[in-house]
Amino acid sequence: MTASKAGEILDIAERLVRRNGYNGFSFRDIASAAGIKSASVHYHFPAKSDLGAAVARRYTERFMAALGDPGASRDPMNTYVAAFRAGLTQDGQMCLCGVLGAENTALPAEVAGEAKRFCELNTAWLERALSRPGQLGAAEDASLRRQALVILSALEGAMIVARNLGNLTVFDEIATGLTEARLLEARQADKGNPR
Amino acid sequence: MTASKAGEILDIAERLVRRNGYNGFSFRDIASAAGIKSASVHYHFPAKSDLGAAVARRYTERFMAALGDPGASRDPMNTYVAAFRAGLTQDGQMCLCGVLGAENTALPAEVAGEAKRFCELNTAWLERALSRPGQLGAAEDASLRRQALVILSALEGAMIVARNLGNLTVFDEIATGLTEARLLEARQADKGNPR
DNA sequence: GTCTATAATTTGATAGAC
DNA sequence: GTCTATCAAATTATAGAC
Repeated sequence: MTASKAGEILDIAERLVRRNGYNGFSFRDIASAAGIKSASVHYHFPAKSDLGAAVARRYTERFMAALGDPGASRDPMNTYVAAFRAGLTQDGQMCLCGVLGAENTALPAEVAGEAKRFCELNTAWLERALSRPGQLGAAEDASLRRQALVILSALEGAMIVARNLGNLTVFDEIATGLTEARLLEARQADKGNPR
Repeated sequence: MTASKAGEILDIAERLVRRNGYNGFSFRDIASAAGIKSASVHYHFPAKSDLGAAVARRYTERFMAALGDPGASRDPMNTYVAAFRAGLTQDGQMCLCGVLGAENTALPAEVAGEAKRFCELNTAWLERALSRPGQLGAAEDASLRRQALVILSALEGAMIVARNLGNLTVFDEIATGLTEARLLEARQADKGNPR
């Protein structure tokens, strides 16, 4: 399954961005890791913004594909937390779009646009996962959206705090804390419904 | 009033780091904003890591001073959220130590150490704020620490998500979501020892 | 404290040979 | 597709005059 050279470049770039940020890697970093010269990297991705946007787009698509359909799983939140946890505990990598959010005002517009799309897709997925089947009316609940935003934010922030503390197990403590706060549960119908 | 030149440099550097990241500013950026030359910036802060560490240290001290004693306020959580909210809504600025966490693996050790200290002080402050007066035993509660970590993470992540979405009011939605989840409340004694 | 001048390196990017 | 060669600009940092 030998990846194409362009795919290899995307792999290397993604790792570097997730560890050091968009401004924390150079074409020469990538070239040396890929065993080619920086001019060859420009052949595949003419400008750095092209590479950055391509990395972010591929990341988002892979991430959403790993999540799957929130209605198809019985415990979608477990899947969700695991998706964020994966990169962090392997190699200390942030969520790519978390890094980009931190650097937001320094990003080319194309790159920032991909990070925005990631957040939109994630909150939409979470809202669907949190609304119980047969309660489609709940999708209009503003507090459902807030719950989705809290979960996304807490997981993004969990990586930041864990990396700052130099202790990646902090991520798991935070996931446990979210469970304790009953944030990772689907919502009960609470509109005028007595229990 | 008139800050010293070193203080002015710290102000400018802090703003740039919080908007663009540690790797997103240069000595010349600072020099031009301060109306001096980059060599003069080096007079005050010999290396970039010195400047970065000084910015982070001052930020942490100012932040903790603004929080005050968590036991002295009747609603410390309001104070806490407001402290994070302040910079974001003015100028789209991240928490400084949130930015540094995202760039963690690219930071000089001195800078990363300051970001770590910020997280340690914040979780300790939150644990005190969350433990009800007269319940000192609660400080040993592991779930109290988890609650503190969730709050810190959610607020750090809230800035990232808000910036990515290009809508800073998202931060307030998330703060409301934390309140709804009863995370911003002091904890009830829930260990079966009624002493 | 601030300047000019400059060193030494890195960066994003292009031209053209193979 | 990859290379050599190169560019123009930017970067961190230092030396020494005022």
